[in-house]
Amino acid sequence: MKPIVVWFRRDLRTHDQAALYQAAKIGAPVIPLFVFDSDLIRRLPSDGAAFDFQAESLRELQKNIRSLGGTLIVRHGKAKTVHAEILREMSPAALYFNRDYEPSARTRDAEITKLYESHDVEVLTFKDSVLLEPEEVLTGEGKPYVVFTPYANAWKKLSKPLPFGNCPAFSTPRMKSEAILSADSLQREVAITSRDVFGGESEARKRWKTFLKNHLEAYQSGRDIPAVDGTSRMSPYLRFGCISVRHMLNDCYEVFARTTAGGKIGITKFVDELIWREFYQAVLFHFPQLVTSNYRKRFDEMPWKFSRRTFEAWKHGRTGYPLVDAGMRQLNQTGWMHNRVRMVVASFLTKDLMHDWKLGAEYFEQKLIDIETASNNGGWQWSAATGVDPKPLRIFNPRLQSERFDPEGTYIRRFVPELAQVPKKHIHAPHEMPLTLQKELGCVIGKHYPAPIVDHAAAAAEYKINFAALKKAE
DNA sequence: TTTTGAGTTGTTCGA
DNA sequence: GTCGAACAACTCAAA
Repeated sequence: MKPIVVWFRRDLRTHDQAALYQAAKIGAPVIPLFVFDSDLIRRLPSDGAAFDFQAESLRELQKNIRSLGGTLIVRHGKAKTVHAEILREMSPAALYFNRDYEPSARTRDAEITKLYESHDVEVLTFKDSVLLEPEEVLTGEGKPYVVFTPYANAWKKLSKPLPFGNCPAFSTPRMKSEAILSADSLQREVAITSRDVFGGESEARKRWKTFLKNHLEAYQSGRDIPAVDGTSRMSPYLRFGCISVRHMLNDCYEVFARTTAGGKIGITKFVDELIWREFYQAVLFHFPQLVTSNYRKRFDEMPWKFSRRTFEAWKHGRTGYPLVDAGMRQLNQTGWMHNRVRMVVASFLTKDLMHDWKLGAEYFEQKLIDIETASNNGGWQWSAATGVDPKPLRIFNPRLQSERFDPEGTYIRRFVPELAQVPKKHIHAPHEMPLTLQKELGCVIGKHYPAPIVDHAAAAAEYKINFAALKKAE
């Protein structure tokens, strides 16, 4: 029997993996293929945490495929070149892969599909990374939703998670392949120093079980406090497909059926987050130009500022606003940032510093371990008010956010050690400490910790004026 | 076609 | 310090 090529991309698991399951079920030999795409290396830089996370996930995938009887084939190069080699060497019966809705991925997939079809090889694609695809959730008029709530309502009516279950065993034909997943070939110097989330299917399941047991039902209140481990931290696993979203939703519905009213609220809130993920994927699918442009055209005329000094201060957590600085340092050190703080730093960059959201989105692309273009873009456009949410002018007050969501300053002290000794009273605005206290604590503002680089009230007022001018210009 | 109700995550003010 | 109301705001989706 001719083999079936299963092309792995962002579905690095063997459990409940649509394309792999369907191929293995047939009983033909399977070539599980992963390509380190040289065109994508730029987008997933090899000195970033996401790249390491992917490598860890691949290592486990290799192990799990072996236990099913097969061998993971890993190759380097342009996707098209690698697939042309596979076609030549193995003359496969078919190519199977799971659909990816990101604009650049769709372009690539169309090209590869054409290549196989030009060799008369069948190409089958599957729904796998979402419960409902962009074209499955549309308004009464058949148009894409651009507001979350009606989208979520429609989604909830349509959705039914149906996992495939365990993958049947299969074999992989002998072929020449580079043995590249040896530990040392992936050992590199990385900037991220204290990552605490590691790739792979078993890690994903472990973390999910812990969240399910300890945090899901309290999600409503726990998720907003950055000092507390109340969020699921499943985003990188979803990004690389170390866990199936069908599987997660099934578990949620199961717990929902037997929990208290309060628990039900937490679960609903968490399921909403999974819907947000699919909403933003759908938005980007229908409006691919959003990767580089504003959804609200009005903002094309926004007089964004740029200052290297200011932007560097934001990037490295030296703005003089403790919660902003803590967030940016968490990102730089761990490759992850709490969602509440992502909103705070994004609002700060776009409203207080008046910098274009694209600069912030780009920096997140470099640093985040869970980087997902659709969610990142959606989040930044939401923060900048340029996106699909119709409510404009949501200016976060960084000090108020700090007082509200990190009242004791626990999170701030964890990531901004120079403020570790600052008492609760001053932790949200250390520049207001009397000079004698600053000296006593060894935390002199302007010396050990920066004074605020911008006045929030003045910046907010300026932003409002600019926004009003945009409206008038129309 | 027009109208109506509602919108992830806010902030400020004054009691 | 806490709380509710006012603020400012305009687009979208469905009736």
